[in-house]
Amino acid sequence: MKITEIRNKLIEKELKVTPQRIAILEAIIKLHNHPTAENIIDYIRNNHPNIATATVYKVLDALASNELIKKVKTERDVMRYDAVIENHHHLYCSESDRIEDYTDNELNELLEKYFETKGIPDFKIEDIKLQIIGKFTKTKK
Amino acid sequence: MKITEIRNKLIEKELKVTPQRIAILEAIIKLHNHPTAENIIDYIRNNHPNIATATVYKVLDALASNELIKKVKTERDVMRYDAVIENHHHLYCSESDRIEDYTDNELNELLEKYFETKGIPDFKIEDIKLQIIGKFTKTKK
DNA sequence: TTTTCAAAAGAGAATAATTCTCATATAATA
DNA sequence: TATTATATGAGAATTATTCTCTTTTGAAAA
Ligand SMILES: [Mn+2]
Ligand SMILES: [Mn+2]
Ligand SMILES: [Zn+2]
Ligand SMILES: [Zn+2]
Repeated sequence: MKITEIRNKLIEKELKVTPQRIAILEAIIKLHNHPTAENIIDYIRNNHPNIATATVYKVLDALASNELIKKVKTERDVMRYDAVIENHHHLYCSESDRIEDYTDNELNELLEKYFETKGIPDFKIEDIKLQIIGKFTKTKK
Repeated sequence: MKITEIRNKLIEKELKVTPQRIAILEAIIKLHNHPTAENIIDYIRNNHPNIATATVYKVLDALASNELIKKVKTERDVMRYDAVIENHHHLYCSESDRIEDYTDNELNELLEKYFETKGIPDFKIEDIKLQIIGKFTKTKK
């Protein structure tokens, strides 16, 4: 992902292009696997030592509400962030903080079909996310 | 749910039976719909005005790690608690904090069958939870 | 029933993640 | 290049939760 691409993403969303926003979006993409705000700050401060914590949070919020990133909730008291914005699910390690993406269109269709037929009384579904909890049998590549 | 039943649940798990534990477990059951620690404290303090905040959190932890309640994660920075311990999913309102249970064994079987055949590379599934996000079309009864 | 004591509760301080406030800087536009 | 709305930086504030330490208590043992 080149910086020009990141820049364009921001422009498309009518967000002002700032070095901070570029750095943060770049960091989330590069770090992949759902960094915390702290991970992002640590990573960014190498090249960008003066960025303020509050700025990072504000940028993360702006990016998330403009659908350039997603927030990923965890069992613990830390938000994590995701550069993958297409519909996907998550694999959560039951013994560490590791979170990996799980994209599966066959599954999405299966669920869609299931709920189309079955429906949920008094509820209009907008989105379905799976939290798949378990153990990874290989360490991260 | 009578107090004797609650008492027995605690005894089964070899937890000391204390008025605080009884009150908290009773509160979660009565309040249903996933109260926060604060909701629980407010409710309990009517009959039990001196209970300490830290006690509530410690009891909630003890109950959760003994599988008498479940923790329910949310988008926001507050944990919520669930007296329903059987396997179930959650309906999350996209415009409020309302969370309702969704129990569906047909769905569980469908998913189990799906992943049994398909599998996820390098991952051993232990549990699957759905976060079903949308809008309730009726206000709470 | 009283004694004993590990475990639990209470009080309040501490922590951690996040949000807020407000002065200053800057990107986009004219 | 000047203008201005918006973003950033700095640090304080907030919020949910956890910790530390002292006192109390439930329940097993005597
Ligand atoms: Mn649940
Ligand atoms: Mn917090
Ligand atoms: Zn993801
Ligand atoms: Zn539930």
